This record gives sequence, C-alpha cells and structure tokens, in this order.
Amino acid sequence: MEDSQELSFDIFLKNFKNNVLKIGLKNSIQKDYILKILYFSEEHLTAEEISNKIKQNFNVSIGIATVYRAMKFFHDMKLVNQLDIGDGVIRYELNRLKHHDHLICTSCGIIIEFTDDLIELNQIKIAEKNNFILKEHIMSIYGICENCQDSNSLKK
Amino acid sequence: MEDSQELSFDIFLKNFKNNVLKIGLKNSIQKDYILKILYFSEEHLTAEEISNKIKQNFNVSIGIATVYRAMKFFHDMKLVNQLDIGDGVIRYELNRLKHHDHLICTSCGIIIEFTDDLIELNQIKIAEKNNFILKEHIMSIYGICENCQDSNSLKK
DNA sequence: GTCTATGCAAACTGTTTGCAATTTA
DNA sequence: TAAATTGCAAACAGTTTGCATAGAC
Repeated sequence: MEDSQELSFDIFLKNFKNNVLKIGLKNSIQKDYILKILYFSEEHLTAEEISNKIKQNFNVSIGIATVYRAMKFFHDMKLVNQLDIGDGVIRYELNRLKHHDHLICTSCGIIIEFTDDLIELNQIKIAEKNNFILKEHIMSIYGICENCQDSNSLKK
Repeated sequence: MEDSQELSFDIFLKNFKNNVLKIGLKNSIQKDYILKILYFSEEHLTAEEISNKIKQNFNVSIGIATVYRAMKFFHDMKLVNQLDIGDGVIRYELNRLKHHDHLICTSCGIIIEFTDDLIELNQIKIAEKNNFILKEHIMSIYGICENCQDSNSLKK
C-alpha cells in the first residue's frame, strides 16, 4: 500500500516536473518536498505547518518565503486550493480535482470535507440567474463537531 | 422616504443604546457614527472604509483602533456580520437578520448578495449527516459579473 | 553560462494591544 | 467619581519583496 502510494506520487511528481520544464521554468528539491508533504497529508496545512513538516519528515529547512512562493506557483497552476476559514491564516491542500466544501468546528478547529451534488447544481443556477460566468465557489459550514459536543458534557 | 429611513435608524439606534446600558456598558458618539454608516450603506465595508466614510460624511476623525474595537463589539452582539472574501481584508455589514450569501466578481470585486432556500436547507442536512451542531455557513461563489463580461468585449 | 529559485532580512498590510487622556453614566 | 471608551503609537502575525547567492538546465 505504502509502495503503491509512493509510486503514484512519483508519477505525479515526474509529471509536474515535466510541465514545469515545458513552460521554461526550473525545478527544485524544495518544491519536491512541499509537494510530497501535500500529497501525503490529509489536512489543510498553513505555510508554517508545511515548513515544519518538512523539517520533521526530511530534516530539511526551507525558508518560509520559498513555501509562500511555491504555494502561489502551485495555485496559479491549479495544483493547490487555498482555504481561508477566516482566522487570518491561509491553508493549502492539493487539488484532487473533485470539488468539495468544508465543515469547520468553531470549538476545536477541525476541518471536515464533504461533497454535495445539490450545492454543485445550485451554484450553477445562482450564477446563471445573476448572469455570472461561474468560476468556483467556497462553502464553509460552521458548527460544533461531535467530539466537542461530547467533551462539553464531560462532567456527567 | 429619507425621513422615514432616518426615523427607522433613530429607533434602531435608541434601541441599541438601551441594550448597551442594560448590560452595564457605556455608549459613545463614535459607535453612533459607525452604526449610521453601516445602516445606510449597501456595501460591505472594511474598517478603513468605514473610517473614511465617517470623515467624508460627518467630518469627524475616528481612530482605526476604535473602529476595530467597535466592530468586534457589534459582532459579539450579533449586530454585524463579518465577510472574508479571501483578499486579506475583513469586510463588515449590518446583520439584517435574513441570511444571505455572496457572489463575488473576481474581475472587479463587486459583491452581490443572494438568498437561496435550497442552500439553507442543505446545510442543515449536511450538518446533521456529520453530527455537527449547526451555527452558520458562508457560501461565496466566484465568477465574472455581467459588467466585466461586457467590458472585455469592448473592442467590437 | 545564463537564467531561475532560494534564503535571509527587511518591508508591508491589516489588525490588536497598552496606556494615558477623555468621556459617559 | 468610578468605570468604560477613545486615540495614539507600538506591537503583532502573516505574507511579500529585494537582493545576493546557490542551483538547474
């Protein structure tokens, strides 16, 4: 399992690097590390967290400016999504092509992804009704997650 | 019309000030000005913009820190909504109780409000499915507005 | 060898905080 | 008069930028 994931990452990375070369730019190990972290992470990571994880996992230090520049680059290439949950920090995730939205727990901050076809359909209708050319949407639902509900009734 | 709006604002303001007193806090002209701007503004304003509008309309200078503190206060009182469209600036609007979402033009930045019952229903279902206690949701649809579509085909 | 990407530190932006002065109840 | 609010400036956090150096093609 490990191996097959590693393999699919290798293919993904090779493909990405080819695309970079095609547009006349250069690759770097730093970007490789960042992509690897994003690829194998389930979470939505901040620039800081990405940098820390690279330190932990590969014992390599990457300047925070490099992370930001890489994220902008990936975002322009539609390779990563940016998620702003309104706490002043931007989080990043690999764009796995299937659109999804986010449930955010206002107590512990956990972010749960969900997909909903009705929402996808609805946004098209709303955009049409307002004569917008649709690009994308962000839907974030805020509430209290199961865990936090339980720990609030701890004393029972 | 002007007058009846002025009147309804006066009632709104008097009511607010009473509530402030009830919880043992003090009122100030600064908060009055801010509320008046919010009340008569259709737009979603940043702290900076609120401060500028007060300068323009009433020729009064209010420290930016005061605006931020007031907005936090209003937000805690559920009087104001915060809108973060992901450009690093928080926008504020008076909470007129009917929930609505936002269409944002990525070209000119105009923000159009819309309401959609299906979305309201949907979020309840999604929260339930994930065992969340629902608090609120934010949905922002990004696209190109009618105006910007036209001006792109200017040359014809 | 040329041109891009990196790392560092400084700059910047929006927001928050400490504190003395002012205003409110 | 006691307590809360303001205004200023400094602090702060996250992000961006300029520039010299290292690295990729």
